[in-house]
Amino acid sequence: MKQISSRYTIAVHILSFIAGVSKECTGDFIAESVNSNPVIIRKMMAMLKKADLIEIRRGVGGASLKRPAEDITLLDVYRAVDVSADEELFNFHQPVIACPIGQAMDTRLRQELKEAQSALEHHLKQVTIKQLLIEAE
Amino acid sequence: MKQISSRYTIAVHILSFIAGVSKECTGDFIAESVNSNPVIIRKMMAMLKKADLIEIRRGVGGASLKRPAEDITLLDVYRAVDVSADEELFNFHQPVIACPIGQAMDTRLRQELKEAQSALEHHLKQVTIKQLLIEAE
DNA sequence: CTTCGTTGTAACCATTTCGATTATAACGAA
DNA sequence: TTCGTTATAATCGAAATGGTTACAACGAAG
Repeated sequence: MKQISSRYTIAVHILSFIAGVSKECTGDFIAESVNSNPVIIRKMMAMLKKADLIEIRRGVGGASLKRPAEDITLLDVYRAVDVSADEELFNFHQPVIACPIGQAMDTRLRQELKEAQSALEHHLKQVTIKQLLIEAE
Repeated sequence: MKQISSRYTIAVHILSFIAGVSKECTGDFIAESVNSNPVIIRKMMAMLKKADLIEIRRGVGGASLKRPAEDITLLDVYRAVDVSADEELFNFHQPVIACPIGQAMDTRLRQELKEAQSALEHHLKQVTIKQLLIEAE
């Protein structure tokens, strides 16, 4: 089954670089470190910018965080990168709900999966970019 | 971003039908209820059979559970359907880890994401097929 | 032992997503 | 104005998804 796109971990890497590396963080520099393509990195950075997590300067500057690293959680990144329309982790195939039993079951299943997703997100919320860096020092 | 395939919820539906519907559960019958294709349903049923969750008879029979509905959790179904090689929810893009800082950060990130996935799976483990049916009665 | 209903597969197909790449326009500061 | 960089469009191949047709194989009922 499909995994959550590597774009997510790339985004975390990008933020960590910006937060932890003193050198100027341009798309090309990060791309090299993350072993990806500059254009992809820039697209990701555009998403992070849109989510108001980073600030980007053209030309010489490089990027910088808009919030302190201890205020950015893995969930923030998850939401910033998650471009799915409804932010639902589980994709539901729409069943023909002829009988009320099937319908009730479907409702209950949706509820449980939503809670399972919440459990995942709750954990992501506990971890900040800063923590990832601290661990690295 | 990509969602978890609807195959998963389809599989849950299949099991619920087998567990809760007295009528003979053939691929065609389920396909109609789930609003999908008989072949797809049969493929899913083959997976569930491979995971030893159901028993299938050709011809007249229909399928039946190999375990009582209260002993089948949503996590069992998740594992049965999850065909990814390593069963990792998060897909990691392999970074070039030139500096030890990046490497430590990467290690820590993997650990956290693994725990987040565990949180999700732990919740799935709490819910059984039987519970979905009970709610529907 | 033949027939019928169903499963088990293989072979396609269209669509979408993913990650990557090239090319070019636009911007900001030196 | 120039240079370094961002922003973005267009394209690409590979893989996954969901669907469909076709047909072989099996099990039980007759």
